[in-house]
Amino acid sequence: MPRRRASHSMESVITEAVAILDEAGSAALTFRALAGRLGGGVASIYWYVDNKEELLDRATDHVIGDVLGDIARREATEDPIEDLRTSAVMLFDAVTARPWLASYLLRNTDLQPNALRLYEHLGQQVMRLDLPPRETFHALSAVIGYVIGTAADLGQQPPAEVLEGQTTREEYLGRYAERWRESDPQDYPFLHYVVEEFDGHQDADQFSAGLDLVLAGLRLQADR
Amino acid sequence: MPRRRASHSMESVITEAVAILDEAGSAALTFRALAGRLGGGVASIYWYVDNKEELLDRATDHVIGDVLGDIARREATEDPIEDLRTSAVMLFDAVTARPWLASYLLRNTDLQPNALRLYEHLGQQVMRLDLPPRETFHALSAVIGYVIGTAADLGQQPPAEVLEGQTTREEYLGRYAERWRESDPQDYPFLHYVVEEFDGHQDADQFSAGLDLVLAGLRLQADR
DNA sequence: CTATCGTATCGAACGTCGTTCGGTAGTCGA
DNA sequence: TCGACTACCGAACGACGTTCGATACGATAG
Repeated sequence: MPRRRASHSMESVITEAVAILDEAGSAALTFRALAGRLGGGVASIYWYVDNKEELLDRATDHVIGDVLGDIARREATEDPIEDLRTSAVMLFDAVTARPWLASYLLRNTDLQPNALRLYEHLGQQVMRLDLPPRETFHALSAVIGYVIGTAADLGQQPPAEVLEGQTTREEYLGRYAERWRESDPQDYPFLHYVVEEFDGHQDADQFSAGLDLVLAGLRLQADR
Repeated sequence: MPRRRASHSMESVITEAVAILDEAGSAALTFRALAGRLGGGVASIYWYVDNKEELLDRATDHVIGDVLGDIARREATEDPIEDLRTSAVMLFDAVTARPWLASYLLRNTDLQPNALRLYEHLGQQVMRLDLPPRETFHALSAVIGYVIGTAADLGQQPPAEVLEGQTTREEYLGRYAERWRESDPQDYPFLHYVVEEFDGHQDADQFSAGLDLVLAGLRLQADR
């Protein structure tokens, strides 16, 4: 009795693609790996997606849909900036949990409707500040630029050793800090001034402090 | 008479790699293309770099060296934040002029000493605000996160049509704006509120306005 | 001038990737 | 029972990063 042909669906294709990205990072997502996971042939995937770019766009938008759901579910407070802050932190957390997200999220394409909805949602919170269109547009651009940019930066994959559990993040950071300490204090006064902060810092704290800076600037503008 | 063997150097390898990246984008930088340009064989390049990652790191650091030179050459004013602003704008301009820079700059590695020097240079300007180490560290992280993140976002390669000169950036932006206008104003009030600002906007203005927000927040903190 | 040796170069091959093509199994209405 | 349409897939293609062993070159020593 011959083996039955496999049967896929857009849903399963995207779900499994996301699973691979989450488990093994963006380099591991190949059509062959995905086909293997789906128990089918490589070419079958091309019935659902035109190319890898579209696969990544759909995978990205799929998880952004979830993030948007979480964000939108939260009730609004009376302070728009506080709401914006909450949303920004949630977005940041989602991106650092999935380092592969950042790079593809930067590509605003037609194939990412949920990204557009998220943009709209954040924009509505900025609108409540009653700034003119120009300032409103710029304010949201600044916040999103900061969030995505910082997440992309901080969310980079640490070297393989950390991933494989041979080294902790703290040791990795500590070795970097050590190199800072060994540099010439004459040439690198700043590195020495902040090295103790750098060593053992938490990415989330760093992000949060910077976000406060952006939002403080925004509040200043809104109150003017 | 047999053709002579080609003769390379680290300098020429990196210079030509940067030339390819500038002329045709990061997808065009292959070992074969680079070898062809150098008039030699593919394997020769491996005598200078261990792998493609190192090639990209060296290329990135090479141009960051130039950027750092330009930035450091400017004289300091009496206002640290104004100096920081000037440096940030110069860095932003450099990255948007070379969209491929952003992605590789995010990867803080040992092989990018100039990136570390740039970090130090910007840090020294923040130090002049006399904030404690923790706040100083966070402030620089925020500024850099914003600059690189926004540059990476805005500096994305537009679709092929624009690159090939078949469409102008304005038309491309306009078509996007058109889609915003066609969306339901009930569901997308924000898009409609800012669409006129979006249509025909200049990336540099958008960046500059957002940077002002961040720096206003920083100034607020410094004056406290 | 010749022999030697480390340096630098290169042709050819390997395995993997995204993508394409032609064909075929499965399903369903007529 | 029969086509026709949908969904699937094996096999191949060209391009990529990378490796290996061979070899040309330039400097040095005899």
